[in-house]
Amino acid sequence: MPTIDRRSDRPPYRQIADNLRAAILSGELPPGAKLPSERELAEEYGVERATAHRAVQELYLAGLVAPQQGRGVFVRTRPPVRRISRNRLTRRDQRGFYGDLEDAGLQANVTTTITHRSPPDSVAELLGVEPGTPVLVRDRHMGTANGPALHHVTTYCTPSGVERVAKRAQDNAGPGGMCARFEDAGYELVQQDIVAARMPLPDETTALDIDAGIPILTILRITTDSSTGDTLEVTDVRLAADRNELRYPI
Amino acid sequence: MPTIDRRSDRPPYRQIADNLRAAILSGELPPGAKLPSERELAEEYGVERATAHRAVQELYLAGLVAPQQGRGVFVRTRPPVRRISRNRLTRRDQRGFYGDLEDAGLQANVTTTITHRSPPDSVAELLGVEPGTPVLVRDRHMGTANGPALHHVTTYCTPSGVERVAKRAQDNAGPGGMCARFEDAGYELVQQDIVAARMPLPDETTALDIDAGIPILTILRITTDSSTGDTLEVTDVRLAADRNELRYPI
DNA sequence: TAGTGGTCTAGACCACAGC
DNA sequence: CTGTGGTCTAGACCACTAT
Repeated sequence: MPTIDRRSDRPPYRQIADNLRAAILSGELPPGAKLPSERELAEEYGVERATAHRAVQELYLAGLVAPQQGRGVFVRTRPPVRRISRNRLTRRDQRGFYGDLEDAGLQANVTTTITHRSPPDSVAELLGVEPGTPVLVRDRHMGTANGPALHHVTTYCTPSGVERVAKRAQDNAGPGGMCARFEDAGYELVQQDIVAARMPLPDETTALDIDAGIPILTILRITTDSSTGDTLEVTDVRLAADRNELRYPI
Repeated sequence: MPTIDRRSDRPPYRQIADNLRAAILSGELPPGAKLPSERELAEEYGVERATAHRAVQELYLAGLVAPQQGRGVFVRTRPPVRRISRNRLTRRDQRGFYGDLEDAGLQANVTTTITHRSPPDSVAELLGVEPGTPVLVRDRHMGTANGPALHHVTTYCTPSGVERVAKRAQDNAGPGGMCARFEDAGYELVQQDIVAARMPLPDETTALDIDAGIPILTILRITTDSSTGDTLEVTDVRLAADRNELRYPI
C-alpha cells in the first residue's frame, strides 16, 4: 500500500515517481508493462491528477516510460543496440556502414548535403581557420528504409585539405570516405576521437528519432597529417544513445 | 515582440520554450544571463504563470538553464571540461588520477568500498559466472576536497582473476590498479572500452553532483588475458557528461 | 518587504485508443 | 461511448533572496 509522507522534504510527485521507479528497476513492472492510469494513481495516493501526471512526467523525461495517448503509460523496452567499432565509420579497410545494414537485412538510406558554411568555433579552432570562416561541409544523414534514423555525420574540411584531394570532396568521396582519398594521395594519417554526450536539441530529436529522456552520443573525429601535424578534416558524428554503443579496442 | 500562435499544433509552452532556446543558442541570452521572470513571461505571452513555468522547466530539463530559488532563472555556464585519455584510468604507465588533480592544484578525495555482491546480468555474462553469483566488487568514488564529484568506478573481478593476484585485490590494489598487478604476474592483457550514455538515476544524480538535463557517460572496460581469452575483470566508470570528455587516440 | 521559483489543488477541454 | 494522456486556467501557499 503506497502512501505519501506529507511532512517530507521530498515533494509528493517525487515520492510517487520514486515508488514507480523502484517498481520498474526491481522488475516488478517489467518492460512493456502498463502503469496505473494517472487517475488511478491520483486516487491511490490521495493527490490531484496533475500531481500524478508530474510523477509520470518525471519518469518519461528520464527515459524510463513511454506514455501513449489514449492507451496508457508503458515501461520502456530497450531497443536493440548497435555496437559500433572504432573505425566502422571512416576507414577504408572496413565494409562499414553498408555491410552493417546488409547483415541486418536492411536497406541503407543516405542523404548527403554539401554546403559552404562557418563551422562551430571549436571546430574552426581545430581546423586552424578564423571563427566565422566558411569551409566545405558535408552533411550525411544515415538511416534505414523502414526504420529509425541511425546517425548523422558532419565533415568539415580545411581549405588546404580540400586542395590536396581536389574535387573528390565536392562529390561523393568514394569508398572509405575522405580519409581513404587522403591515404590514396600518400598521406599518413593520425586520428583521435573525442567522445561526449548531451541532451539533443529539438531538431536533433526529430532528425534522429530520439525519444524524451534519451541523450545523444557525439564523436568528434580529428584527422591530422602525421608528418606536418596539420588537421585535414574534422568529423562530427551524432547518435541516439539508446540504440548505439561505441567500442574502442585498446 | 514575441507572441503565440494559438492555432498551432505546438502547444504554447513549447512555443515559449522555443523562443527562449533560440535566444540562448544565438547568444542573445549569453551564459550567465538572467531570463525574464516566470510572471513576466506569463504577462508577455498572455498565458498563466503555470504555462510559463512549464516552458522554463522544458529548458531546465534539457540542461540549458539553471533556476535559482528567489533569484531567477539563468542561462547555464558550461563548467570546465576534463578531457580524459584512454588509459588515464587504469594503466600503470600514467600518473593517472592523482597527477591530473595535482596539475589543477586540487586534493584528491577517494573513498573505496569492497563488497561481495552479484553484478548486473550483463557483467555476469562477461565474467563467465551465473547471473546472481556474488563476486568481488570494488567501488571507488573519486572527488576533490572542495569541488564536485569526478567519477565513480566499479570493478568486478572474476574468482579466477582474484586467485591469480591473491590478496592484493582485497585491499588497495596499489599503483596502476589491478591491471598492473595482473601484468606483474606476467599476464598479457587485452582491453576494450564500451562507451555509452544515459540519464542518471536519482542516486547517481546526488553521488556525482549532476544537474538536471545532464546525461552520464558510462565506460565498460573489459580486461582479458590475451593468451587464454579469459575475462579477468570488468570495470564500469560513470562520469557527468557536462564535465568530462573521453579521448581515444586511434 | 517585495520578488523569485517550487508546488499543489480544482476543474476544464482536447485528441486519441478501443470497444 | 468510456478511459487514456496532454494541456491550460485560476488561485493559492511555501521557501528562498535581496533590499
